Amino acid sequence: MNGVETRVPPNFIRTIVAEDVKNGKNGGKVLTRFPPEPNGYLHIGHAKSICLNFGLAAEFGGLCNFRFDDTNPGKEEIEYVDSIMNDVRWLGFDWQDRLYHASDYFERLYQWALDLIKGGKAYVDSLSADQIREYRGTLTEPGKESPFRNRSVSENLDLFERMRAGEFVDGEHVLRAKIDMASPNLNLRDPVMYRIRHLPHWRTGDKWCIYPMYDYAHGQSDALEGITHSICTMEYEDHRALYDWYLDNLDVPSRPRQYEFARLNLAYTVMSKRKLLQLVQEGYVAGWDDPRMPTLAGMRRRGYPAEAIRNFCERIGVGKRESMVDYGLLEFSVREVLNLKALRMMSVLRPLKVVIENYPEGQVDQLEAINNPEDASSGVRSVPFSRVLYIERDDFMENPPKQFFRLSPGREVRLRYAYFIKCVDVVKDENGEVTELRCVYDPATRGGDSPDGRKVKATLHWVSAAHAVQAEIRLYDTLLNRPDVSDEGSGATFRDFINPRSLEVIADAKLEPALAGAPAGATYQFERLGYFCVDPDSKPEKMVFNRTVTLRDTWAKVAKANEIKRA
RNA sequence: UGGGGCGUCGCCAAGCGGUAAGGCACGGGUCUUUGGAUCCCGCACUCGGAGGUUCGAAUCCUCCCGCCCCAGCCA
Repeated sequence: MNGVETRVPPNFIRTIVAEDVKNGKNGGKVLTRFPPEPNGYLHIGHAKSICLNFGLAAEFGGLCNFRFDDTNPGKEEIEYVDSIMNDVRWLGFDWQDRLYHASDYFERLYQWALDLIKGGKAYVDSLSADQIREYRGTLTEPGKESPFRNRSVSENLDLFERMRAGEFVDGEHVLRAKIDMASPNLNLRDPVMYRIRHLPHWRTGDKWCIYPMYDYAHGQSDALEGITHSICTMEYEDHRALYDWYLDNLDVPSRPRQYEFARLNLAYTVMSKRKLLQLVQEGYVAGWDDPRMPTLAGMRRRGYPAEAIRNFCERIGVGKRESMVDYGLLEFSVREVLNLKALRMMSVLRPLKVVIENYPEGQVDQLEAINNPEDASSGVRSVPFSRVLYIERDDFMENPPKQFFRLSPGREVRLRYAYFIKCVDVVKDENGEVTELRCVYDPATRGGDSPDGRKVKATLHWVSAAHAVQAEIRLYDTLLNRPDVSDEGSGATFRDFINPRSLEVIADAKLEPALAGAPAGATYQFERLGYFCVDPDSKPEKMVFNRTVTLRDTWAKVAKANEIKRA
């Protein structure tokens, strides 16, 4: 175990935890938690938090709890509960038997509220929501105290008990902490602890009609579980004083500390649950698991391996500054793991018919192809070759520019694992569109090498027409057409920047026969094109693939540069 | 303009008084039956700016500039 460094890059939170462990704080123990509210699907930003919390625990011999922060029944749904647990497991983390809920603590929280009331540190306020807002003051002016602020302990106790008993309608009263209406930190201007909500809760049913606010529930939940490091995002920084106030004024069993880090922003997409919900509800995408979504469900369906997402989260680091991460880094992480694991196959997305004139009609050759050059243990397969084939339309140009190495009239190229072929004629339709290529092959080059040492500059993928499997292929582009949509401004919303071409469907691609019947989720590299996976919509009689990510394409760069030069 | 944060390469990000890690991207080369992968090489005399302290400053001090968050009975 020496020398082989667990390559976790340093970050300020890790430094704090390491220091605490070294100093024997919390008995040298580390207990973190991942506390989602079940009000939407998890996205790649949550993955950053999950990796941080579970990763820290693992690194320092501690544990990470899973806790649903279910304090607001109006927004929470079972569908989200299920998807969240499923996604965390898929990402590769295990909370064993440590599944908790803020709602597990409702009774305890209620008793603590009673303690605060008895200590004169909380009161029932009967101002309306609007009035409370007015009384709160502004960023630059102090607030005013509510006329109900000095109710007696017994009156507060009576009112609060009746709030719980259901004697009041929603909004009639709230319980507030009595702190400081003039605090420069607005969170301390008598924050609401409980509100009345006559709504069934997915776990507690009709038992409660008052629900604790996040601020009142979170720290105590942490304390109850013995959390040592409570890690959240930067927008909670101003809440830390309140987090501490509750813990300091209540008889809690442990003393957790809150630390904040910057949330992830990824270029060309959005991360807020509100916006993701809009994309789903307004039909811009097919659902939370649409492969274009930055949700874990979407990325999984897209074919992104969990390992790639974990690696990505490690690469981006953890800091306090607001940042915008290149989408390219995620794609790099995806290719990196797929390159090692994905079996190679040949598929033609945009078929161009090729007839090998000197290849006997009806003859079929079985050629040996390597399944994965990165992994010798994955072996070989055979691929049928015959007189009529398909190649990629992009692999032929009648009048090729200098740097184009692929097929063109009179030029010889290699068909991967098969033969050298030379284009001898081009067949066009009445519109001048190329419909077919007539070629000849060199039987001596079987397998792809010429015994006379002849070289070709390009190797093309191909599929035998008679053996091809038809498939629908879904190609994806970025959800948004600009990297950063946060500055919406001047009346625009992120909807105005939704990429109308984020999905392209190819109805009749031609796949090599080995792909027939591949199960949903199976991932392949289609040689020279990219990584593709079988979509859950796929059926044996009508296969559907998603393009996970393209291969790095230096030719595309050259072609684009030429285009710019020409324009 | 009250309070809380943050400013190091195109994008992330180490660094914490001893003379700018790393990754992605990018450029060049090697190799190649994927214009993939691999492997080499290059890529911040400078850390938002200006002063100051010091033998020595991205790191300490002062002032200035810029960006983000907070006025839910959301989390």
